[in-house]
Amino acid sequence: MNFLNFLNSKKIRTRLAPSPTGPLHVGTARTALFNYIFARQNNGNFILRIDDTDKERSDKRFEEDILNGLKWLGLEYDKIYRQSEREDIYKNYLKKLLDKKIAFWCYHSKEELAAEKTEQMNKKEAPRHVCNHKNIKSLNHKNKNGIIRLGGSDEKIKFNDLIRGEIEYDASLLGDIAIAKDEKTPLYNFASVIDDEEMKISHVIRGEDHIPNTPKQILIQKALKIQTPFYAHLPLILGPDKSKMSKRHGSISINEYKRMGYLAQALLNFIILLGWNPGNDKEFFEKEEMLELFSLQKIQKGGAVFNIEKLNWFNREYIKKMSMGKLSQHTMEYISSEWKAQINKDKKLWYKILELEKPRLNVLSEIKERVDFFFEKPQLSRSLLIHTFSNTSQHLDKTEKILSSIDRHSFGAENIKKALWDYAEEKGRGNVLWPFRAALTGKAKSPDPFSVAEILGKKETLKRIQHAKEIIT
RNA sequence: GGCCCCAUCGUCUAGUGGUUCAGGACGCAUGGUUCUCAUCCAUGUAACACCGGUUCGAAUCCGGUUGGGGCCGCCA
Repeated sequence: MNFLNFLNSKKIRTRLAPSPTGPLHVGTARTALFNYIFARQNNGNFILRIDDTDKERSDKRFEEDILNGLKWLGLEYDKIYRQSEREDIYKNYLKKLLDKKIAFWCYHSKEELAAEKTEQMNKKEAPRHVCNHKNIKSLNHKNKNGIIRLGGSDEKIKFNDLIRGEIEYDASLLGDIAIAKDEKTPLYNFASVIDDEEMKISHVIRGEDHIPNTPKQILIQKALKIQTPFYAHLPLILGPDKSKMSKRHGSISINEYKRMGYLAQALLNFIILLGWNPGNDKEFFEKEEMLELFSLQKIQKGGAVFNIEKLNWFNREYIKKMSMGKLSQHTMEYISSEWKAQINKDKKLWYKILELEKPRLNVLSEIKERVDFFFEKPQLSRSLLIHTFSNTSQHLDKTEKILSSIDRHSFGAENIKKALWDYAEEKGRGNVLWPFRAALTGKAKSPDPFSVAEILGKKETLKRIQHAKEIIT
């Protein structure tokens, strides 16, 4: 082995192996993140492998969803493979095993297998299939309905998990494991082992739910005489009831979060902290900092509950940190073309509005319902305008008079406030300011009336106050 | 049922035998800042599952109990 080969054999390669049977979910996204970071940190490669051996359930649309999601999150992979395009490779390995009689055809029906399992469980035994077809000589299996299994073993399988330490399984409890439906159709564990070998994967970083697959895969590796990679099994992301996060928790796809107006960086930041921390109080991480600080050793062993409140907090914080240019560009995606037309007439309008709304947004999509009153006449109601105060119409009258006296060109928030303040102090701030604000926005919650009035302009502000007066009388 | 994994505030977690009657963050509560909401600030709330051992000393090490989770497919 020359030096270059030696180096190459030590090269770090990780992979994400989603099956395109559903959209990209948070769990998969986090696995992707950890694999991505680990590879990048070590100058290695991050490979995307689409595990689409199940033709029935795989769907190109899901593959696209996964690709789009990863792209949005900024987790670029170095290479992509599809298992559906690698049948010949699996076939070769399978033939080798079959020829050596390490693997064999099993003709038991699903019903027989199910009955066997039930019986074993009733007898409090480990459910497994030890097949008595191992030595059947029939070569005409083509006209029978069989699958290919790997002859079992009774050794103890040990492996060293990078996160959990040594894990031991009794292989005899596994039985003869199914490795392929037929020569052309490998099953998950088999295809996975071969690809990890062929793609020279050095570290398999995946969810804890794969721990029970690991001894099976090691058995296959032994049969094939190929090397076992390093394994690191990540704790699961849990729903509020502490069970594995799934659709029933309302778990939505990454692209759905995108649509709702979560920021990729906020999501990544939240997700990386689910089961990992840098060992100190730091919570905000730019991507570069993630690459710098992440380590497998600091990964937690227990599962982590997905807490949407904290995600929202991260998102709020990242929105606050966002540049106005970016915020403007991203929020534009959520508003109607009529509004956009108005913004095009007055380029500064959207920036002014955003300046006010920036600290209020949880997710970008909220922008629409928050700022409608800048573009459309608000729906006013007596009860909203009057709130708990009396003399509302006099206050509105006076407010109107004071505002009228301000010059159109100096109709700015500061001036408006200055002009109105003494009166508001005298009558009670709330008494004067609440109806003023409600008249402009039609909302119980909104930014302050001075800033809103400035953006609306003198003419529109007075119009709305007049309208409010009509409604109370 | 079998096997495997796990166990600090409601949630995410710091903590690797003593400096911790356990620190941070989210959430929640209270108060403050020019009406409301949000921001911002201050304060508060709340946890080492249990029982044994080891040790001068245990959240930290060991054993057990309990609890939770994962897997047990001709899915991945």
